[in-house]
Amino acid sequence: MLYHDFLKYKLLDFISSEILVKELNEKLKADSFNIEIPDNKEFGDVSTNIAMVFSKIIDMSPHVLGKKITEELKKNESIKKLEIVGPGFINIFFTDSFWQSQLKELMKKIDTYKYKIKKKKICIEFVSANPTGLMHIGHARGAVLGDTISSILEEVGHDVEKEYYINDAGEQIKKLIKTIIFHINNRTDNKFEMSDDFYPGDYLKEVAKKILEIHKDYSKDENLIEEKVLDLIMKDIKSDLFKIRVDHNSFVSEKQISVKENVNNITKKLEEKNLIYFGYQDKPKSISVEKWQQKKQLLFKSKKLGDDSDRALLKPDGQLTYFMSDIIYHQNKIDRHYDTLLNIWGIDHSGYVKRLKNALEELNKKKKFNFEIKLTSLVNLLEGDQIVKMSKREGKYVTLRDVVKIVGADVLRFMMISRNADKRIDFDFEIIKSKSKDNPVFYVQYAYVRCMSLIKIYNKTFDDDFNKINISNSNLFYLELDEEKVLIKKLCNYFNMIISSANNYEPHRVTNYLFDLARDFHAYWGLGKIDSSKKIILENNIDISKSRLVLAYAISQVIKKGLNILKIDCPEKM
RNA sequence: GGCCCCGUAGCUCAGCUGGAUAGAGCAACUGCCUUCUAAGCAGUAGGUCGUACGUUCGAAUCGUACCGGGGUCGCCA
Repeated sequence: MLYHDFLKYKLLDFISSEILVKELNEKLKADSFNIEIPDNKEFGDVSTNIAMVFSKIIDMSPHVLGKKITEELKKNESIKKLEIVGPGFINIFFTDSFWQSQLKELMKKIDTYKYKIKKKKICIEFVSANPTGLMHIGHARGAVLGDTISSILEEVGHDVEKEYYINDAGEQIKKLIKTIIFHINNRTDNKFEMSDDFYPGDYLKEVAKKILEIHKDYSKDENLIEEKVLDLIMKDIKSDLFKIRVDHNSFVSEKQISVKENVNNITKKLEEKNLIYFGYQDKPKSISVEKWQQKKQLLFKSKKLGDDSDRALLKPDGQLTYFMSDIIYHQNKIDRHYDTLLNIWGIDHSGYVKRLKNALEELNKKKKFNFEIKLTSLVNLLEGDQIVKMSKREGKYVTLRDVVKIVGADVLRFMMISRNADKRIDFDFEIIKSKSKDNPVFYVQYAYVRCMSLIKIYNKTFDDDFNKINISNSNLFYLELDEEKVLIKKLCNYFNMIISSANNYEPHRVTNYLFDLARDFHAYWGLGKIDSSKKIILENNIDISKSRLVLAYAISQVIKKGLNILKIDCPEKM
């Protein structure tokens, strides 16, 4: 067993059997205390706050409780020293041979490790860009984040549906088709007056051209044109997503779902709960009195539930608002019986979170469902110090496909997830175009490549085949440097890191971990330059070389596994 | 004005869900390429964690108020 599972099991067992904390439920027991690797090695290999946490509950001083716990742990021969210090931390020092065996344990489990989770059926919705044009760079963040979160959730064992909601109904589609038809009828006209009635940009001209080429016969039938246009644009979007390795396995069409039957259904349910009425909305602060026109429409009593204002469900002409169509879509998801609904939205949609949650809670009082919305901050595209201004309305934006062409999927993916979603990302074109060595992706990949080259050198030096070595039988006795222990501990923490990344929907924990691991490995490698006895491959000592190479190999395998989860390439050579 | 997000080293960010002496990467300065690939390593310097109260054994982390930055506020998406 890896140290974390081993200690958790041991400590929980002791707490519940010896000290009898019966009133605590399992979850509280398991989640309430930490087992961590302190940065300061004086605080032990591993440290836990269990005595302080439980002392409150069972009314015993942390030191007295700590004493009882350490008495129990002392029985284990892998532990060479135990201390209760400060306000009641228990610091645990393991023997070197324990950590050596942990490394073997890790290699044994690396592909078969079973995460201790309650398996959930999760629907994660992301991208859902409108099919009215190409995706721009701003879409990339949600796309990569959603895809990576899915990948991590799948890794720990959840059942994940990756869904794309196609907004193929409503005003913007009418405008799109109007634009296409305009282009079809004005093929020779290169000048295109900007107008709010049309979508600007050359892309839609291209689409119109293709429609004419391929579907000449349909060019007068608007419904058919609409069908073909949406088809074409979605194909482009999917192909762009494919290029950054984002693959949804479910596409839901707004048009198909926003049918009368569903609208009536929702309306009826809300009416039964006395949550809707025909009336007038409050004037929003941002609208001037002169511009404000009151119109009667169907409203949701959002104010009653803590919102600023009641919200429109239907437009005055009876068409669905975005809010209504969203309620229908999410109700559809709830009816598909997921344990968790997770949405990745841009931060500019933050105002809609409250009203949608309110509506769904009211509609599903008796049902258990977990609905979470992860908001992503903006991506600023910089050219030197200048922010590249983008405006979809003016048709001025940097497309995703152009950026991928320049930087590649690896760099793009890593950049987009390497910081917390709530932080803004400055995507500096100048740096990225130059494929700078400052790039953290290369740094991590290079650590892997170095490990691979070590294997080659080992094989050549000792005329041996490392791949045929049985690691679980090999002697790791020589792994005794502090730097080696630090690396082993970090490796053994890999699964905990993945779990915390999954539980929090935070892929940046994985990129940070990989970067740290790579840094520690490069430092380990560097030791050999200062002190040649610390080289990983020592020509005159096959045993030490073999031990150290097992460690390097383990590092390479963890890096590879991590990068695979992130869908970032792990080249053998660079 | 309401609501949401953010304030941690000069810059960009971590900080394992409340733990011990707050950490990285850039940038700056000093060393290391007849070397297990320098796409790398070692070292130096840099902090009242926006401010003030509060909660408790213990706060960058939780609460309240304020300050600063951003987002958003019709039937757009």
